[in-house]
Amino acid sequence: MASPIGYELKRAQDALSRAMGAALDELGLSVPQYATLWVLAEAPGLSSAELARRSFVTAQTMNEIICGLEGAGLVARRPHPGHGRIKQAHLTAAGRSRLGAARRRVAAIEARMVSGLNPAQQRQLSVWLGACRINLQPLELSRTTPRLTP
Amino acid sequence: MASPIGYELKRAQDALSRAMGAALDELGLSVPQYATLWVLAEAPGLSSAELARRSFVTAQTMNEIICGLEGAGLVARRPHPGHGRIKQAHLTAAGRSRLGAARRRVAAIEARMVSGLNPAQQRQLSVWLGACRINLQPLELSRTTPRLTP
DNA sequence: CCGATTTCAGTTAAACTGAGATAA
DNA sequence: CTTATCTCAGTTGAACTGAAATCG
Repeated sequence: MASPIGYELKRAQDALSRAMGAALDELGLSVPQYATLWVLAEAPGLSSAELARRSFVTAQTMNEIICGLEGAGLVARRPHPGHGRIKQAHLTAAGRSRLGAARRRVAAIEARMVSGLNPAQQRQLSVWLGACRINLQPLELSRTTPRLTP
Repeated sequence: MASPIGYELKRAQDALSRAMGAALDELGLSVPQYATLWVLAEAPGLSSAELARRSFVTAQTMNEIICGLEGAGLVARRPHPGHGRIKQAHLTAAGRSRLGAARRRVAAIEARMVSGLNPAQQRQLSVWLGACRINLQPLELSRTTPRLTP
C-alpha cells in the first residue's frame, strides 16, 4: 500500500480544483457557479430545485449560487407560466459570453492535465473514473435519488 | 465535450470523500485527521510544520488537526531534545489502534471503488492520476516548494 | 536581527440543517 | 392536507491570512 489510489485521486482533483479556481476567479466566477452555468446552457429554463438535483447539492445551496449569478447579470429568472411558485432560470447574453470564456480556460487546463495521454487513454481514464463513482454510489443512493424507494 | 474528464474526476473524488467521511466518522475521525495519522505512522517524530508541508496545508491548519488528535489521545507531542520550540509528534497506542481500524475501512472502500478493474488496470489508473497532478503543478510550483526560487 | 516553529484570532467558500411562506 | 419550491437564517468543516511569541 505504498501510494493508495484514493490518495492519488484526491491529489489530482485538488490540483485541478485549484487550477480551475484560479482561472475562473479572473472571470469573477466560482467553480460551483461555472458548473451551474454549464448545466443551464444545456438545459435552459430549469428551476432552482431541478438544478440542485442535477448538481447534487441542496436547494438552499443552489439558491445561493443562482442568486450570485443573477446578481451578476449572468442568469435571469422568470416565473413559470401557470405555476407561480417556480422560477425558470436561463442564461443572459452576458452569461453565455462569460460561460464561453470560462469554457475555453477550463478546456485549456484539462488539456494540459491529460497532455501525456493519447485520446484513447483519455477516454479510458474517463470511463474508469465513471466506474469508480458508480461503484461507490450504492451506499448513498437513497440520498440522491430518494424516489426509488417510496 | 459530452462529459469532460474534469467532471468525472470531481464526481469520483466527491463520492470517495463522502464514503470515507462516513466510514471515518463512525470512528470519530475526520479525513484530514486520518491522513495525518497515516503520515505520522510512516514518519514518527515529525514537527507540525513538517507535517504541514507533507500534507500541503498551512502550519495553522495542521496545528488545528494535530490539536484535535492530541486532545483525543491519539497523538502525543514532546519537545525536541536540544531544540525547545519544536514539538515532535508520534502516535500513541490508541492512535495506532485507531489508525488500524480506519485503514481497514478505507481499504475496503477503495477496493469497492476499483472493483471492476484488474490489478494492472488499477496501477495504470493510479499512474495516470499521478501524471494528471504533475501536469497541473507547474503553475503553483512556487507555492508548494518555495525553496527552488530563493 | 533573521528564520523557523507554534499558536491565537479572525475570515472565507461551500457545503449543510432548520424553518417558514407560498403555490398546485 | 400534502407536497414541492423558494428563501431566510444559522451552522459546520476545512481551509485560509494576519499577527504574535519563542527559540536557535
